[in-house]
Amino acid sequence: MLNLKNELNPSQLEVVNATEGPILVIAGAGSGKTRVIEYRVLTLIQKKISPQAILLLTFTRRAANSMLSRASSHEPKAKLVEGGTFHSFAYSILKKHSSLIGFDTFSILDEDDSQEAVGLCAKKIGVYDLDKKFPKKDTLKKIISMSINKEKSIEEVMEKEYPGFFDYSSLIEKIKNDYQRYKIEKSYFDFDDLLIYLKVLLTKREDLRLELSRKYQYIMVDEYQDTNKPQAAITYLLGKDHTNVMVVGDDAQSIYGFRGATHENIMEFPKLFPGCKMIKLEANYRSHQKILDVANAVLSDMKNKFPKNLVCAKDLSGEKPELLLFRNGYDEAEWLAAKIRELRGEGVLFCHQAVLFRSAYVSIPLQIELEKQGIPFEVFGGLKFYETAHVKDLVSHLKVIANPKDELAWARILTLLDGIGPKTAQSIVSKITHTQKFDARMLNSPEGQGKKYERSLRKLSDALENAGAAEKKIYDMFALLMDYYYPILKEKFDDWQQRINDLEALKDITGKYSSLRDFLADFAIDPPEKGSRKSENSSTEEEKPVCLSTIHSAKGLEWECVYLIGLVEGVLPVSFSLDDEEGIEEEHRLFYVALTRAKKHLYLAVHYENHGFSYNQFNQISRFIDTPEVLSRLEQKAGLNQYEENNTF
DNA sequence: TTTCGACGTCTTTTT
DNA sequence: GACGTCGAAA
Repeated sequence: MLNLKNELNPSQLEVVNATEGPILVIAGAGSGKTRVIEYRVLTLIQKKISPQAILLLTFTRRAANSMLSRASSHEPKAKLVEGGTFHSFAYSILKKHSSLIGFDTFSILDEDDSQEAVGLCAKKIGVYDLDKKFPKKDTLKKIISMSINKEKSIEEVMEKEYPGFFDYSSLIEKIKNDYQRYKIEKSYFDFDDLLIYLKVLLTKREDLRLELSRKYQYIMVDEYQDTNKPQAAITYLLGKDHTNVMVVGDDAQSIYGFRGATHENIMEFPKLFPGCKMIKLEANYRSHQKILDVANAVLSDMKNKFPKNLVCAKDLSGEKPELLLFRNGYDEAEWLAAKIRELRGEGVLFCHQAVLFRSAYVSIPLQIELEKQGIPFEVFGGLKFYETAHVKDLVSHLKVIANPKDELAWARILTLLDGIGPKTAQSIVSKITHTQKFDARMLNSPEGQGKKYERSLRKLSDALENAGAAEKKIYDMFALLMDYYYPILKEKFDDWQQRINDLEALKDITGKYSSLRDFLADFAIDPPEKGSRKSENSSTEEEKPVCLSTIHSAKGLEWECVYLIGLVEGVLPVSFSLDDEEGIEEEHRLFYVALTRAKKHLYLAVHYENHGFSYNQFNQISRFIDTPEVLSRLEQKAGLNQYEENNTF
């Protein structure tokens, strides 16, 4: 039996024990937030609350996973607690009740697909014929998404985020509406739709809302500062009857503004749930005071914050964090590799060391160096393997089998064939989608008799028919399609060898699924984390690898030793945030998040020579470091090659 | 209508 | 430095 009083400090205990009624927890970095959630779940279970009546929601998959697994480590019953990301929760509800909003079934569009679809709508109304400068599909999708997630009109979004494009507002508004119609027509849901449809369902169908509200008696939302308006609305609709809602967040760690997240949600929570308790967790259990001093110095430079000061709870002593100056990224990588080994020699396991960066590309020299030295590493963030062309190619074949009306998938697999471009694909697609039931022979009949692609079309139709035959395991379907796709892959990519491995890995994952639809939905909402790129040598040594991660993906995690790289103007803060004060503030918070991941060792690395492509520009040290308050709390050292004093930093 | 090469743009974070 | 887009040739 666990003794809470020994495990928790008074404020933590207060949170854990306040199981009834609304609570807002402001939890500073490293303040034992996950631990509190964990114990709160246990406490509820001890009070004989059914674990299925507890709902844990969060914004990112990684946070969701760690939350659920930590809770179940003490008490097996906690495994039955429901939860996940808002998106996956929404999907599970919508899947059950799709008919209530007028759909039999639906397919989920990932970000790429949605952009494609938006692009299609934009092209249809001919915006690019008149004006080449019209925003491109990815920008359009971003604008539309922002308007939905912030619940603001296109005009408002344009004014704020893209003043240069303001005059296009009404056209974009039209594209937004067309896109909406297009999705309905094709039974497509994009990520935003999952939230919106759930919200609509909860608003319009009081019976369902009551049912869910009664089912989920206790609701907890983690990383509340990263939720957007629809997510806040969902939380409210589910919780307003019993008001047993706890949200946990830290306004200083809000780093998803670009997705429409707003820390206003934290400020507004007490208004939505009057009488809510507000509890601050400030004691830090993660880092020693010298690291916290730097974090506090960074924090004090930030505006619009709940005042906060991290205080080290345990009596930990440690070294001042070091600021290291290097000539270029290669020197830096070399030093890092050596240091990682050195610490490993002192007993800090590889998996307790992490290198964090703003953007994935700054880690490439390091990846090369680690590879060369045979240090195992794993990369998080950046281009995911499930977003790579070959994986999407193959999955698209599965998609058309699951849903023959999926014209985006059709277009993708048809244009893979020699001699078929967008136009031909479109004409074939429209033939196919007019029939309800899919018949692979459709591909053979059209006007394209005798065309050079006739043979490849036949091959495709055979492969699909074969794979799609009734009662096949997904694993076997996948294997058949791989056979079909293999020659195309070899033709299309130079590095097909590596890509085959990805597909093999994915094939293994499909073994776990019995329903194709579930596999595809999971693939979009909850894609396999496994495929994150591992270095070749990770298999030889059995030791768990060093973590290379974007700061965004590192949120909520901690390591003994953290190296931050790319701390220069243009990378952190990233160049395109510079003309917007809020953008810079978000970068500032990002830096704060990065610093507070470290427990014992913290190294900040800066290199002087620019990454090459803008000519002869030299890096400037990040403005977030270059203040007397921050610098005075760092130990400055030259890195490799005796980097001299007379630098321009 | 497709494909390939030149040119210009942007460089990001996640569901 | 890579990627996407546009224009011209096949």
